[in-house]
Amino acid sequence: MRSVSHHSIRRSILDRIHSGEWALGDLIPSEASLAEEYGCARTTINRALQALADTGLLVRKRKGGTRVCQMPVRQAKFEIPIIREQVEANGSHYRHQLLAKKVKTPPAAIRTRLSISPETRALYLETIHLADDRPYAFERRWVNMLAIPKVSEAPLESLSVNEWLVKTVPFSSGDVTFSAMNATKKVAKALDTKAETAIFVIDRTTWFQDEFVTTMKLYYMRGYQLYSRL
Amino acid sequence: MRSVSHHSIRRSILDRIHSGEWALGDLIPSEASLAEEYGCARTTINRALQALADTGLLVRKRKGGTRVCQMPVRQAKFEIPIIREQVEANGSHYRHQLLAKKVKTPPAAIRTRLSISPETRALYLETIHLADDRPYAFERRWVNMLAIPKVSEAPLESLSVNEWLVKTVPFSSGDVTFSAMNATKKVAKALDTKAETAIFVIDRTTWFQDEFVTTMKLYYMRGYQLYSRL
DNA sequence: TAGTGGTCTAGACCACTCA
DNA sequence: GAGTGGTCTAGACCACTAT
Repeated sequence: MRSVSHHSIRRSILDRIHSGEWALGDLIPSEASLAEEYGCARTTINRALQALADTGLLVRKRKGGTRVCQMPVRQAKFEIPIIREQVEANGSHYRHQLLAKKVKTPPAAIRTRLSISPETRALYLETIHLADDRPYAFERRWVNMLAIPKVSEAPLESLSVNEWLVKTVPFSSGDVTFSAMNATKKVAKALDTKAETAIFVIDRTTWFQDEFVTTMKLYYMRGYQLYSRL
Repeated sequence: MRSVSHHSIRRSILDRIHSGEWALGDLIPSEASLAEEYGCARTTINRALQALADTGLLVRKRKGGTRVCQMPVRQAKFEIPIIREQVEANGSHYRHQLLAKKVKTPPAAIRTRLSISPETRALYLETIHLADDRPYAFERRWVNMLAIPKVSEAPLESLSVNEWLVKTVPFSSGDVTFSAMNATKKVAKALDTKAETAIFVIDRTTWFQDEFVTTMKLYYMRGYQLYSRL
């Protein structure tokens, strides 16, 4: 390891902010000055500062220089779990069961969300994910058959829809929403719990090349937690 | 803009994965080959590939080369909200009220979590955050007075504890947990809702230079959602 | 207009790890 | 041992923007 790596510089800059040498909102020296101070190339300083800017700690502007962020917004990176791996990571046996599979016209709310026309039909799926044969998560999903025509022939009994989709349309964009809800009777029954139990819900919509692929809601068993380090 | 920037290469590589040229788990060409193919320096290729590896799309190993990730784990970056900003972003008026402020010995669960000794006392705070004078979130917090001695003199009536802490110990590490729970009577009362209502909970513990600073639970009003793009 | 960050290059050496 | 990614350098030009 060289004595001046972009890692060590990153740490050093962090320390200098921690120590109060540069306070919130302060302008810190230019890349050129820092390069001279640390005795390294500007490129190396640039890399360290960019990394810190990525985490939201620094704000950088051409000509304006680099400032310590006034109100550092804390960011957390979560891994959207793949249920099978999550279950197996806990040493449990994973299994899932397809509860429903129908082609029908989605309700208006779903249609709006997916920007599909009123007469378009979509595939509706309900799946229960089991850990050691006990309910782990209940999944309700709509799949756009126009975008993914092959889905109706997929072996959904052996492979979960999610895994099939990951393998088939692996790279896509989308959004996620986390929320809490009281279990409806249907969800409670699927998860083998009482109605009104607080359920952690992940709502996820996926797009591929500007075309809607799928939207789903995952209702997790009671007590589920999503964890991340800051 | 140069014709070959690391951005354009990043996009190009993405496209080639999308198109199926490189499938899940495939080895992609080495940096040197790609540099030749794109007619740019290896550094530029490196930058593009590192960015893709950061998002979890590629897996890179020295000598092993670069592969398309077998099971791309979706990552979502969330901004841990600052309540005041969140409320004001919705065009509402923010206000908060300190409901309790006591120095006492934390329960065992909290002590364990914070690795403090059984006889150590800590500051306990309860705050209600209001949007247009209606409950938005209820906060219960423990603050380590040894780490942050000045907290007992802080003007907590005018500034929320959170804001005071951000200004005072701005940069720290920590962890976050999201979960759902049925409102206890106390929480329900604070949020002016019925007991058993499903509540979205953010549990957050903060450290500064290996010393525990604070741990808190935020109970959000009914219907709260946390959103992120993938 | 001048100063700052953004980026590319060409070359180099190193660290890791697969065979 | 050899091939791959990880990183640093020195220099260059450019894009943006505060003044």
